[in-house]
Amino acid sequence: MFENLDPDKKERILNAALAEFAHKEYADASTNNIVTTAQISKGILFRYFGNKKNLYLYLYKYVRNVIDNEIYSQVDTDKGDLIFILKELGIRKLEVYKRHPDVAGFIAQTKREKSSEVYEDLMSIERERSSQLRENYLFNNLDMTLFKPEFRNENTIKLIRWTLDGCTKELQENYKGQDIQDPAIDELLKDYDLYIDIIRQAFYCR
Amino acid sequence: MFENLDPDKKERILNAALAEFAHKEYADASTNNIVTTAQISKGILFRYFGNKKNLYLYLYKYVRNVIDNEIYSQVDTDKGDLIFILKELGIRKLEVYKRHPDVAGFIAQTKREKSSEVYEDLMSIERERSSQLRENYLFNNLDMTLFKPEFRNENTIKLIRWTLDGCTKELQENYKGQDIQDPAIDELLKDYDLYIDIIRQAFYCR
DNA sequence: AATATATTGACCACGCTGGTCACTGATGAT
DNA sequence: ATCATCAGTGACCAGCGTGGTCAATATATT
Repeated sequence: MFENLDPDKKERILNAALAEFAHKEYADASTNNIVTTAQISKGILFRYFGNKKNLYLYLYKYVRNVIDNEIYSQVDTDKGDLIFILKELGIRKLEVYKRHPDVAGFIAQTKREKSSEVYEDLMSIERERSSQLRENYLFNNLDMTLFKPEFRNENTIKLIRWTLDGCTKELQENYKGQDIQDPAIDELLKDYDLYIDIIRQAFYCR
Repeated sequence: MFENLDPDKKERILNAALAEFAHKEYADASTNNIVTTAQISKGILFRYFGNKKNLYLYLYKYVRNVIDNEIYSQVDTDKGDLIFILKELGIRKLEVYKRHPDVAGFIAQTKREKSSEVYEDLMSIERERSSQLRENYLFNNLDMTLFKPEFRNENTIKLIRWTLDGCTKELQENYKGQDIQDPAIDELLKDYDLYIDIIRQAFYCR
């Protein structure tokens, strides 16, 4: 049904729903807003998903899949190189955010969600999600000898992760809204490399 | 009227309103929710503030004042020591968030606000706010000789700011919700110092 | 006791909600 | 040309939560 829809339309619906659920809790999000921004009729949305709850949960599973398949499982952890891993992660994230700008906001919102209507289901989807292991595994087999001796500790790792999160977030803000020309994104990735190099200089052996 | 209220009650109302406006846009925020969490009657809220819009704008001015007076103007910039400045900023922020946990969320929400009902007024309050100059000024007269030679550039400054923002945010999350015992906050500030030291080691001359 | 002031919460008209369904338009088979 | 099938529309529904009011009550002051 919904799955084999014209891809343009499909993406319009997904993104409209993501935008609505990204900044509002489940109960406050409006299906009317979704259909208007997606430029479809109310009826067809409910034919596709049955009801609001199904749409919401479909969206959550969809987004989790995208994140797991296109971000986490694509990162090469063999060398245990923290900065390399974070760089790869950042690039993949930027690519996903380009297609779905509100993915991060939506996930953040689901973490705050307490509505009894969907809370349980969110939890059980989360329980079944196997690759969340990988999300943590990424940072469990790091080669600490890459760091200067004084930085071979957990706190430094946390700190570097915050730094690159901040960087990714900033870069995402920069091209949110504007039409992403491929040259523009290359520009962004150059900036990204620049910050990565500073961190490498600061914390890695020379 | 509202100003010379029993301080407990005053704070209950302010925090209830902050909590409601922090995660919902103006139009979606409910005065009913505010009065219930503040444990006051609907009537008295509207006697104090007249209407929703006045409450919202009062809150914005109040929060801006708190931020300007208790955070930005308290920081000693004389030495031009970036890391010292950021550390001071972080501590002040944590102290304000202790009294008003939703200040940061509320300010973030106002930046997204597009409701025509309040947008103009927010803008004009912002225009009159003189100390917003200081907010930037903090980082305009830095002593770059404190940094190792290879880090004397704008990008490093941005990067360090992101890092400590991330750190502050993390620490705030840690004691959000839980009752803040003074020993617990000392514990937190120790952690804070720990991260600050790492950054100093990494970027400052030895 | 009398007056003034602070506070309550039931009440209102109204707008928006999730969801439905009789209808339309398009496609393709005969 | 006729019909059957089915994707898609949007006016419509009962119900709920909205910002705001105000007569009634509790409290403080004289």
